[in-house]
Amino acid sequence: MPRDVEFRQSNTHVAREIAKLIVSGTWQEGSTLPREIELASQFCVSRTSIRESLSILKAKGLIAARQKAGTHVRERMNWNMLDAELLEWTWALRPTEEFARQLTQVRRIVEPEACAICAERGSDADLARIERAYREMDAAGMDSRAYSEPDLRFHRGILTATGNDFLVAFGATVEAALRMSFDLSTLNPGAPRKSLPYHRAILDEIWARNPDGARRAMHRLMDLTERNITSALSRRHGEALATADASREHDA
Amino acid sequence: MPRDVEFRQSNTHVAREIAKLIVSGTWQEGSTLPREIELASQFCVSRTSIRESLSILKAKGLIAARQKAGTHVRERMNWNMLDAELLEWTWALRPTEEFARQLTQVRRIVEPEACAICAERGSDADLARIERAYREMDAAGMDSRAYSEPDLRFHRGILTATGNDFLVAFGATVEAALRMSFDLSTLNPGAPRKSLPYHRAILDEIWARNPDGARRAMHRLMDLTERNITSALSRRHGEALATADASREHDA
DNA sequence: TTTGGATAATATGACCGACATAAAATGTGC
DNA sequence: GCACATTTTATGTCGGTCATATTATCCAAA
Repeated sequence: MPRDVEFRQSNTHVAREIAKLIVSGTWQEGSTLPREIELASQFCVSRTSIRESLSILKAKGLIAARQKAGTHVRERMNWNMLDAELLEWTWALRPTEEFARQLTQVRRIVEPEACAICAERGSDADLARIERAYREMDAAGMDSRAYSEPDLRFHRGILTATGNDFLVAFGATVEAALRMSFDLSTLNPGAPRKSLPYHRAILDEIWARNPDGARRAMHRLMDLTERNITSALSRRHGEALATADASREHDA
Repeated sequence: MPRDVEFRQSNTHVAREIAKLIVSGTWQEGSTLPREIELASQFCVSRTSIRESLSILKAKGLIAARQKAGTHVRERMNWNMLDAELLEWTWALRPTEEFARQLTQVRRIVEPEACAICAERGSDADLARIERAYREMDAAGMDSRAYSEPDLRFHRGILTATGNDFLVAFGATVEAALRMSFDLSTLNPGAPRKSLPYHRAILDEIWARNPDGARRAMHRLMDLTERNITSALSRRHGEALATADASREHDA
């Protein structure tokens, strides 16, 4: 049940709050949401704002509305899990091992192939951009915050270099994965930095225009990432993160 | 410039119309949209409806708004091209060869791997569901409309069987690809049906719980799909489709 | 009792006008 | 020419009204 704290915020936040109730399972698949007028009073905003919030969630496939019948939660199958915000909301609310496993699995499928395409067809300008990101990662030292930002640009650079808009869109998923890694790095400081030589290897293979080598190099990085994540998750059983997140939520 | 025909329709249609102006490049990346009040008069709807439409496009990453500064088109890099509706809009408005090429490329990356995972970890119930879809494809005969619907369920079934929510979400992309194939099948009737034995081969490998074989079988289907699409596109240079779409648009 | 059709109730969909807010544009004093 | 106050303006939020579709109800005829 949503706490009716003061929500004098933009409807984006309202959408986020409602999304969290759905993602967390408080409002299950197939169930009907409270009426718009009730949501408005619960979240202390006008019905107009609620409607804009709901239209955001509709756009992401979370809910559907029919006149008179009401608004209901769609089945997970229709949720656009590859959406940037939905990814963020899901991990922020439920940093589960299952989520981490699936995210790593899909990265392992996409990124090595993207890397091979990048090596084959990426322009020199694309590669120079990736190289630049690598150098900033190197310069970041042990500060995992400063490290993760160029890290994302490194991976996005590869996706962009493929020239495939769908692979570019996959950058949102990679971003979620790196945010996840960053959150977990508090449990294992310095772990991110260990990925640097793996990135160097990828870069070398790309510069060498060697698709197979690039694919393998990216695959090795994915292996490392998976090991880091599973070890971090097993260290603290995930519950610690959930409470940390809850307290972070509290001060909003 | 948007024709101010009567748009007394749901704001979903307004969102679609605006999205098409963006996707088509009429409103380019970085450019500022007309003010909400002007959009309202152009599309003959209230500002409220325009705002709901814009919030849909915001949710899909197409636009962003800042108070006073206005609403602007975000760079393509931020568009969520893996979104079901955006995929539909893009192909409906610009059925380009480039779109087809990229879509096929990303399918080739994801689906064979998903197929391997399905063979390894899919439940018998999952496989039975895929088998059922196959039989309906078989029963559809030469009717490509009746064929394409279970075809989609076949591919979605494989993605679902992986148990990976992100791969399930990729079903939207597969759906767009199959709709594309269906549209192109008017240029080459009977072509879809040729894929049936390839689907049979995939099914056999999955039942045999043979991941490598399943991966290869799906890869062969992707090869066939790519050949079909490129031949259909080279037959009529794509312009024919654009006009067909324009006329289909006209009677709305 | 059941069934079929008219009727009422109701939740989403659309619209309007007004005000709040933030940031860009402008003006003013130095 | 520059820093600061003021105005302007486009989005953000609000409350209310009416429209529309669909469910739910009720009544009458078979």
